[in-house]
Amino acid sequence: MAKNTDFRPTDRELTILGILWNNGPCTVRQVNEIMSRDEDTGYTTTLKLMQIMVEKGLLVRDDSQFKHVYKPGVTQEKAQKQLVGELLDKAFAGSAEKLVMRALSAKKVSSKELDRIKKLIETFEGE
Amino acid sequence: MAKNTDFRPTDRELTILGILWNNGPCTVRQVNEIMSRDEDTGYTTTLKLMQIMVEKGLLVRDDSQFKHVYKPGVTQEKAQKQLVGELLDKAFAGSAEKLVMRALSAKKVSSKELDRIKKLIETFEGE
DNA sequence: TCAAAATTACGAATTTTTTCGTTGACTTAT
DNA sequence: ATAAGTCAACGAAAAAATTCGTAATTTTGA
Repeated sequence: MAKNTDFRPTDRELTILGILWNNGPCTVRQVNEIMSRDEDTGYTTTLKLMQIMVEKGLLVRDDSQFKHVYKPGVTQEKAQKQLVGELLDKAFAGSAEKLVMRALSAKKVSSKELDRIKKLIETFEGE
Repeated sequence: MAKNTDFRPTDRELTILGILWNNGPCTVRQVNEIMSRDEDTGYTTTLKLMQIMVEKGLLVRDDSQFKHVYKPGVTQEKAQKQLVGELLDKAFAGSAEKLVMRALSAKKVSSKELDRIKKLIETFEGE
């Protein structure tokens, strides 16, 4: 019964999920176009990927129209939680501190955001 | 020539790398035993995985002794950087803030660590 | 209505990942 | 020295992920 908590998308699958989280429900063509910016991918390849993801429950399809519309089948929150947890274990030996450090150096973060993060930390400290 | 910067370990491969980062150089048996705590894996399966990882440059092997000893072929730092960057893009729409938030909720972090993270943030703010 | 265009369905092929059985080489203890 | 145990090499197979050609379906526009 580890089924419910298990979420192990492949690289490609996570890319597609990310596109849907960022852009809202999309057709295959839309996803394919966005994905092809980085890496050239044939239309039918993307289609097939998304069809399989539906089978796996990673996507939900609305096929009431000719152009089927796909949306995520897992919440971004759940996915984030799982993925961060795994990364934490495997690449950071469980140290959230190290992960935060890398996250902050990986990308320029505005001082407004930094402030919000500090506030967040303070709420954690208050426990 | 994206080869040099490319680091895309499979799930299994990252698990093995993590074991080596945490425990230092290991024999196949040692890795296999640690890995089998979570998921039963045959000895030769682990061996084969590690041999292939050597071919890919993910591991380095010292075969001067009968029991070959393996160590990581990529630094943990490089791997962390790459993996966090990718996760940031794909699952967090590039928002380091969100990622930090999830990291902090994913795991109990000591107040000592929280303090260090705050200090870290302050150094970022001073730029 | 009919042809062209866009889309989905299907299935096969390819590639990559994962698993493991078998063999032969080396080590250890007797 | 030899038997028992440990290990690496190898290859094959199974499983999973990825790619794409082709056919069928639906829509659109002339």
